Amino acid sequence: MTDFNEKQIEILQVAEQLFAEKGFDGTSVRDIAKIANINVAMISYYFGSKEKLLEALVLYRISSFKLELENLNQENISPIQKMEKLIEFYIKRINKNKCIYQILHFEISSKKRDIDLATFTKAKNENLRLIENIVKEGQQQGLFQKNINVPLLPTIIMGSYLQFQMNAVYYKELLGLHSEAAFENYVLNDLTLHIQKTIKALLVYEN
Amino acid sequence: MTDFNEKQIEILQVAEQLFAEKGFDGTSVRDIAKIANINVAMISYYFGSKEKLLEALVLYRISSFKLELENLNQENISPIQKMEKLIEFYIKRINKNKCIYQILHFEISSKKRDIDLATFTKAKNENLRLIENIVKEGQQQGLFQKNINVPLLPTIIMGSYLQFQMNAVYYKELLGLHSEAAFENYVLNDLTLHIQKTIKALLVYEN
Amino acid sequence: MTDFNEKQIEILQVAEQLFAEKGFDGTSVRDIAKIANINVAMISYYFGSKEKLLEALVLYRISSFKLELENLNQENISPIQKMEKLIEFYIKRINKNKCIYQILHFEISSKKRDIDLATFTKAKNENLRLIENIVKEGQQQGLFQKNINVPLLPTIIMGSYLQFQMNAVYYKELLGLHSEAAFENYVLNDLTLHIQKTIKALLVYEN
Amino acid sequence: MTDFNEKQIEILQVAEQLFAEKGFDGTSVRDIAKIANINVAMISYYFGSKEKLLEALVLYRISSFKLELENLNQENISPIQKMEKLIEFYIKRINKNKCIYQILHFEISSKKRDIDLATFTKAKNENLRLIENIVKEGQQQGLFQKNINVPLLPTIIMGSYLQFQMNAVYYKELLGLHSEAAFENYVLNDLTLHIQKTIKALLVYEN
DNA sequence: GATGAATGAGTGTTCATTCAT
DNA sequence: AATGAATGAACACTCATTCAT
Repeated sequence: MTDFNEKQIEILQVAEQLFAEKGFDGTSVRDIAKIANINVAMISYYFGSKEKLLEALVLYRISSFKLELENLNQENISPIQKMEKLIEFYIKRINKNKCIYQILHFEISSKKRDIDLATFTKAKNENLRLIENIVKEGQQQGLFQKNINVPLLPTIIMGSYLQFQMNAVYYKELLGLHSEAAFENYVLNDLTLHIQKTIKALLVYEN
Repeated sequence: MTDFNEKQIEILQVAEQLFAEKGFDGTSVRDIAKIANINVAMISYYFGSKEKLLEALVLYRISSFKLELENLNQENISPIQKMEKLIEFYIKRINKNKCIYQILHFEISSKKRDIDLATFTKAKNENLRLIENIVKEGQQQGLFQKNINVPLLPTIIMGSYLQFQMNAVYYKELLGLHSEAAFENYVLNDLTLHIQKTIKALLVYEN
Repeated sequence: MTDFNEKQIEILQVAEQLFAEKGFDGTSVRDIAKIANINVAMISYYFGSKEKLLEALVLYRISSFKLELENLNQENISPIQKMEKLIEFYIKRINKNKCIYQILHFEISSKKRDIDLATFTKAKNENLRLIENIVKEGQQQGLFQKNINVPLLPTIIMGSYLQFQMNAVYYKELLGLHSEAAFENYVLNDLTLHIQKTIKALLVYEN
Repeated sequence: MTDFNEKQIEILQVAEQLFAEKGFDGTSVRDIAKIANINVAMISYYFGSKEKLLEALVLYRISSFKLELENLNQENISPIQKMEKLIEFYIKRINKNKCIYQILHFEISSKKRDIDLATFTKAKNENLRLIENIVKEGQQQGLFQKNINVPLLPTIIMGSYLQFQMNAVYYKELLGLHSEAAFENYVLNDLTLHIQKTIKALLVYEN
C-alpha cells in the first residue's frame, strides 16, 4: 500500500518540508521539483496531482504512527511513571515528525481539504485508549482523581507542544534560546518536563 | 490609525473568515471580492495589496487586544480565583476572535511572511506579566509552588484551546457535539474548566 | 483655441516631461496627477482623456512653432550667413522644446496614434520654404550648387540633433561631457557648429 | 548563446515588429501571443518575462551587428570611395534591421529601461573607429580637412536616416512616394546619395 | 466646477496539469 | 518509464475612466 520507490520518497520528503514551511498553497510543484531535482511533470506522473501528493505524504507518514508503547501497560511501573514515559515518548515522536504534524495541524482544519484521515484518527484513538488505561489504573490504585476529562489530556500535551513550536521565534527570544540546538534541547527537556508535571498535577491534585 | 470605513470593514471581515478557513495563500482576492460583493480592484484600492490587507486585518483586530484585566490585580480575591478569572476571560476573548488567532497562528510560523507583530508580541508580553504577578502573589501567600515555569503557562492555555479548535471535527465526533452551539458551549464550559483545573493543579500541587 | 487655465497648463507641463521621459504608454495618468498635485479625475475632466491630453499638449506647444525668422530674408546678409543663422535658431528652439519634439518624434511614427498634426506639418513646410528661399538666393548668387536636395536639408539638421539627444548617455561618455551643463553647452556650440559646417559644405562644395 | 528554437524566433520576430510599431509599453504580451499564434504563457515560459524578451530580441539582433567591412581598409580605393561604400553599406544594414534600430532608438533613451547595451555600444565604437581610420587616411593624403569632428559623423548618417524613417508619412506625401517600394527605393538611392554627398562635402570642403 | 469613490477591462506572470514522444 | 514542451486558467494588480455629489 505504501510502497514508494526511491524517487517518490525523495519527492515526499521535499514536499513535507516545504509544506510545513510555507503551507500547501504556498508551495508550488515547481518549488518541490526544483529542490527534489526532478521534472515538474513527475509529481503528476507519480502521484496524480498536487493534492494526491499531500494525501500520499499523509499516508506515508501516518502509516508509522502506531505507538510502540503497546507493552507500556505490561511494564511493572507506577501509572505516574507510565504517564511520564508516555508523554516523553509522545513528544519525542511528534518532535521527530514535526513537519507532518504541522501540515496536518493546518490542512486538517482547512474545511475545503478532504483528506482521508482515518488512519490518523485511528492513531489518535489508540493513543487516547492507552492514556485512558493508564488513568483507569491510577484511579483504581487511588493515585489519580476520579473526575478526569481524559479526552482533553492529549489536547494539553499536543497543544502545548505545537503552540511552542509555532511560536518558536517568540520563545527563542523570550527564553534566550539562540541556537537551533538550544531550542531542541529545551523542547526535549524543559518543555517535556513541564508538560509531564502539568499532567501529573492534574491527575493527582484534588481540585 | 485604525479608522476604516464601512466597506473596508466589510472587506476585512470577509477576508478574516476566508483567511481563517482556507489560509492566506488559499484565498484569492477574487474570492473575497465575490463574497464581499465588491469589485476586485477595491482591495488594492483600499488596502494597497493582498498582503497589506492581511496587515490591516491584523492591525484592526490586534489594536483591541489590550487585556481589560488590568484591575484584576487590585481585586480582593485569592490568586487562585484571579487565575481562574484570567483563564476564563482569556479563552472567551480568543474564542470571540478565533479567526484572527487562527490566521496569526499560521502566518506567524510561516517564515516568509514578515508581518509586523510588535503589537501582538507586546500583548503577549503584557499577558505574561499579568500571569507572573498572580503567580508571585500566590507564591508569597504560600499557595503556589516555588518552581513554576511561568512562560510556559500561556502556552498550555493557548495551545490547548487552539488544539481543540483546530481538531474541531475530531472532537465533535469524539464528544458527541453535533451542533455548533454544543461545541461552543463545550469550549466555554468544559474546556475552560479543564484548563483552569490543569493550571491550578500545576501551580498548587507539589511535584 | 489654446486658452488653457493655470491648472491645465501645469498638467500639460508635467505631462510633457513625463511623456518625454517614459513615453506616452509608459506614463500613467496617476503619475501625472501625483506630480502635478491634482486629482486623477482632473485629467479626464479637463482634457476628456489621456489621448486628448496628448493632443492638447501637441496643440499647446505647436501653436508657438511659427518661425520668428520671417524677416530673415529681408536681412542684408549673405545666404550663407542666413543659413547659419537659421540653423542656430532652429536648434536653439528645438533644444528649448526638446521634450515635445521627443514626444512627437515617437508618437508620430507610431502607427496607431492618429494625432492631428496639421499645424506641425504646416510649420515643417513653412520651415522648408524658408530654407528653399535661402538656397535659391544662394544659387542665384552663384554661391550654392545647383543640384541641392532641399527637402532633405531639414532632415539632416533635425536628424543629427535628435540622434545626439537620443543617445545622450553614449555621447556624454564618449565626449567626456560629465555635467548636464557641459552637454547643453556642447549641443549649442559644437554640435550646432558641426551641423552648420555640414550644411554649408553640402551647399557650396561641388560634388 | 543566441540559440533560439523555431518558435522562439517567431516570437522574437513578431515582438520586433510590434515593439517597433507600437513601442514596448504599447505592446502587450497578449498582442504578441495572438499574432505569433501561441499561448500567452509561452512568452514567460521561453523568455522569463516581457522585459527579458526585449533583451533577448536585442541580443538576437545585435549579435549580428559586426560590420563586415573589416577589409574595407585594405581595399585599394580612395578614402572618399571608402566613405561612400561605408555609408551605403551602413544604411543598407540599418534599413534591413530598421525595426530593432527603431526599438533601440527609443528604449535606449528611456531612462528607466536598463538594457545591457555593451554589444551595441561596442558595435558603435568599432564603427566609429572604422570611420576614424578612413578620415585619417584622407587627411594624410591631403584630401580631407584637418578639423573634422569625427564622433559626429555617424550622428549625421544615422540621424538623417532615422529622421527620414520616423517621418515616413510626411516624406511620402512631400516627395510623392506613394508605394512602399518607392519609399524603399528612395531611401536606398536618393537618401543614401544625399548623405554620401553631405559627408563628402563636409570632409573635403574648406570651411 | 471639482473630486473621492468606484469599476470593468486589461496588465504581466504563475499555476497545476497534460500530452506527444 | 519518464520528460520537455506546452497550455488554459487563474493569479494579484494597474489602468483610464465614470459618476454621484
